[in-house]
Order: sequence, then structure tokens, then C-alpha cells
Amino acid sequence: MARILITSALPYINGVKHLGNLAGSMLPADVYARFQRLRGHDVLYICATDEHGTPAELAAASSDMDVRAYCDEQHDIQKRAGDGFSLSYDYFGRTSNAPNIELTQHFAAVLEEKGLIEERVEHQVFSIDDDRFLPDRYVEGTCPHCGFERARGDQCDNCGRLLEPTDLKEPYSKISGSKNLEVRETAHLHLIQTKMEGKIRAWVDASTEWPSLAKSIAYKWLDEGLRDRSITRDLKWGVPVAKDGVARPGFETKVFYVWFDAPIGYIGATWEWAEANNGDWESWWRTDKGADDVTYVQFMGKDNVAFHTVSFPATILGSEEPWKSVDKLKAFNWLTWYGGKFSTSENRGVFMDQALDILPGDYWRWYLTANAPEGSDSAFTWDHFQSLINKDLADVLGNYVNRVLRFNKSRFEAVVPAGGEWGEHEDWLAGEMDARLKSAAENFEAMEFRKAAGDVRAIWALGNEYLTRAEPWTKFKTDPDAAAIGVRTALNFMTVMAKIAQPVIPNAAATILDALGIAEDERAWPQGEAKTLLTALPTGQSVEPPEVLFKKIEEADIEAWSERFGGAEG
RNA sequence: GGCGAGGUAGCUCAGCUGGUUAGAGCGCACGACUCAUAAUCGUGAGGUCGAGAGUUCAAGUCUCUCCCUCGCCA
Repeated sequence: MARILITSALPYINGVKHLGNLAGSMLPADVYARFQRLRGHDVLYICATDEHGTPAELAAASSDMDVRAYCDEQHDIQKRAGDGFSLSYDYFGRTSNAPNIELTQHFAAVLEEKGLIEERVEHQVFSIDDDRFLPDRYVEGTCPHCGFERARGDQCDNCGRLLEPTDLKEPYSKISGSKNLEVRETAHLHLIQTKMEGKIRAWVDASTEWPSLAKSIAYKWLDEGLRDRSITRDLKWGVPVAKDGVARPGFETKVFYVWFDAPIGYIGATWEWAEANNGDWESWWRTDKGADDVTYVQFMGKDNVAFHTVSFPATILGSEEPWKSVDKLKAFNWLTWYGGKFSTSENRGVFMDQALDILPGDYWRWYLTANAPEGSDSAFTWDHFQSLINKDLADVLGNYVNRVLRFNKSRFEAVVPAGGEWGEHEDWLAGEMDARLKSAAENFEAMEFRKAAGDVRAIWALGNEYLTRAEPWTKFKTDPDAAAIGVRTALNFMTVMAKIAQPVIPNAAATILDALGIAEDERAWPQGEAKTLLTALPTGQSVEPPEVLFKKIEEADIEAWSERFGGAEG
């Protein structure tokens, strides 16, 4: 039994995430976590909301709420959305909670001891009327490049260029609108990443289990040269720049920048998990305390790769403490909305809460896994969604379950029938099943989710093929025993179909396994002799058809949803 | 403008270190079956693998040039 630590990129606290975010980190991490649990491994799946930074403060302000209260509310909303999609986090923590604050301050102290953090004086915009500095998005003004009048302090939304707050012309405070601003000098802590370059490159070189997307991004950053970066901001909301509860002199009104504390949140959330479950977080994160046998797997969108392959490692490796660093890293491209971006303001795309409003989580889980943006960006379209759901879930899987159980109910009184002999059709099924099961397991293991879903679907299809060969409905007329072996094998195979479906569509799979009377502790990934697997159900066991597993998506649904969320015309 | 990822059947995509008639699912056509959510099973038609040139006995698969799409950054 292996120990596998899994983290998903942390969703930012600012609002419910859209399907692209789900598809690119939380969902595949969950599918992988579920698969590895079914294989009998000791899995710890950790996620958290990333709560610091100016977007959270500004969103809170515009909702007229205290930041903490805003984050409390948003955290609950995201937790519920995750529950709706059956995301099986062992813990869904918060970067604003105590463990992460302590860890962030710890890392800062250690890095400073190692000479990797320095105080440097910067020029920042200060608002006299607001009596505070205006970092990042707290100041807006005219873009010096394109003349856009409402460029933000960190970036111009019009031309896309990155800016420094002091670059803006005609700057004004986002808080009060005051133009009574001046540039003042203030000290900030800087992480000296330039000193870490060689160490990080060596670590990347040694990381053999990263896909090419991750490696190429990491090397791109290293080749361009790392920059020393400011890791503090003039804000109230964030991890205080303090040590042992005492603020660093001159930093009383400053906090660590979200960029620095967010990835530490993986560790912080594990600590939260430990506190809530009487667990030992250090055995997952400290190689001197038991984590040396842990395999750490990270899931993220491609925009996050640099932070996970360079920035966060700078913190981890720079500390020279025995922290666990990532072993396998799975990066996703974008799920697009008809080839373009998801956009709240332009009514393009479905957000997690809206998706659940329309259909249960399993429908989305299947689509987003079978159509995962792995090799390249992949486009969501309603037609494609309808096609996958109706064909794969309703017709191939759902109809199989229904046809077998209903036939069994009408001919064999809804119990697993006895009688009949194992024969050539059953041999055929066993052989096909073996080959496909092996392939499916390999693809899940390799985190090739599209291929894994293809294997799962192919195994479902095997059931229907088998029935065509065994044709119990014909045999029943002349030889009920010959029909019985067909139905019995079909029922046994249904247990396999459902077990392998568990990582992707856990709820529907549970419904099937419940109907078949499979105990909770007998639902592991199918392993062993095919014939044994196909003869496991005790004859006489009651098996009742469940409610329709998957409702088909009608044309009228597609029209209504296209209208509501945008579609081809967008 | 630089960098990155791509351009493979109508659609969505597979095709590792170059090697027999380029694959899958959907869609389409035809056939079979009737237990089932008008579901299922089988067969088939469809591609000069973005364009051009080169390397090689042999190239979606390597090299160069060009065109187009998406993203990141100037």
C-alpha cells in the first residue's frame, strides 16, 4: 500500500469557479484520488480556498462586507459547490487559517536566515486622504502605454500589459477616488530567487515524472532568468509580517503577498486536516518524519505551472529543511467555451453552482473527464455535451443496467438466477474484460484521463456486446438454464462496470452497486481472475432495478441552456 | 514582435524513440435483434495527416521556410 498525497490548485476565494477551473484541477485530482483509494492505497487529498490578496478585499468592499466575513461566506459556497460535484477532499482548508499563517511566517524566517530574504526600499503610491499605501489594484489611472483611463495598478485591462502602480498617469484611489496621492518610499521583503536558480534547475532536471507541458514551462522561466520578487504588500488582509506574534519593525501595516502564502496553504490545509481528524500532518510533509515514502501529486491548470515548478520550490528548497516536494505533476490546458474564454460579464459559460442547478454532478464529471483538456485546449459545446451524456451514460451504461435488471425481474423474479454452464460467450467476455481492465488501470495510473474514460466506456460497451452474443431473451423461450447463465454473467459483469465507473461517476456507480447488493467494503477496483470476478454474485441474491440512472438531454434542454448560458452564437 | 501549444476523417480527438493497407468515439448509410431509456449489436463509406521544400531505403512522425488558430509575455 502506497501513501499518496494529492493536491489540487487552490481555487481563489473570489466567487464560484467555472467548469474550466473544475476540469483543470479539482475534478481530475478527485478522479485520481478515488481511483487510488479503490486500488487500496492510503490517499490524502487536500485542497483549500486561496483567500488573500487585493481581489478578495475589493470584492468584499463592493459587497459592503468585512473581508473575513466575505471569505467565510465564499468558502462555504465553494465547499458546497465541491460537495455537489462529489469532490472527495480529505480536507478543504483555508489559507487564512492559523496553520497557514504560522507556516508562512516560519518559512519567511527560515529563508531570511539562509540569506534568501532581504529588505529593500520601494517606491509606492500613498493616498493622503485614505492614509495608506495603495498596492496593485487599489490604485487606478491612465495606462501609460495605451491611454486606457481605468487601468489597474497591476495590469491594464485594455492592452493587457503588466504595470507598476507608479506607472499610472492621473492615478486615483480605488477606495476613495481621491487624487491626492504621492509616491513614498517604503521597505518590503524580497525573495532572492536569483540565488536559487541553480538549485531549482537541478531539481527540475531530476524530476523525471513531469509531463512535457510542465517541464517546458519550468525551463522557460529558468532560461529567462528568475527575478527577485517582493513578497510583502501594504495591506491589512493577509499573513502578518511577524515572528512569534511580534510584528517586524516597520512592517506593522504590511502582510505577506498572496503569491507567497498561497502554495504554503497545501501544507497548512494538511495541518488543518490533522487537527480535525487527529492525524499527523508532518508524516505527509516532512521527509524526516515519515514522508519519505509519500508520493506527492499535484494537479493544476497550465497558468499555475510556473508557481509550482519554480516559485513554490524556491520556498521549499530554499528553506533547506526536509520538506516533501512534488513528485508527479499533472497540468491541464484550458476548457474553452465554444473556443473562447468563459466570461461572467458576457454571459458565456457555466459556473459550478449553475451546472448543478441543471444536472447532477455525475453528468458533468463524465463529460469533463472524457473530454478533459489534456493534449490541448478543448472546447465545451452543448451539442458535444449532449452527445456524450446521452450516448455514453444513458444509452451504453444506463440502458444496460436497466435492460438486464428488468429482464431479470420479469423472467427470474429479480434474484440472481442459478443454472446453466459457463461457455464460449463467457470465455469471450472474460478475455475482453481482462485486456480492457488492464488498459483502464494503466491509464488512470498515468493520469491519462481521456484514455481512461475511453477504456471505461469500452468496458461498458462490452456488456451490450456480450448480451448480443448470449441473447438470453431468445434462449429463455426454449432453455431457461441457458438464459440464466447469460443473465447471471451479465449481472456479474455489471458489478465490474460499476466498480470501474466509481472514480468518475461515484453516485451512479453507488446506485448500481447498491442495487446489486454489493457491500461497501467489496467495491474495490476489480482485480484477479476474470472468471472469478464474473461468478462472484451469490445465486438467489435479490437484485432490483433502480430508478432510471441517467435522464437523456433533449433538444429543448439544449435550446434553453444555450439561451441562458450562451452557445454557438457567442 | 518574442515565447509556448496546436493545425490528422463532417465533429471531438489518439497516433512513443520515423517502418506493413493512418486509428477511436460521435455523426452518416446499410443490415441484425427486440430484453431495454426509439436503446443495443454488426458492417460500411469518408482523410493527398495546414502549404512547400529537404534528409532517408522509408516521414503525420526529423530539418528548414511559409500560412492559420489559441494562449502567455513584450
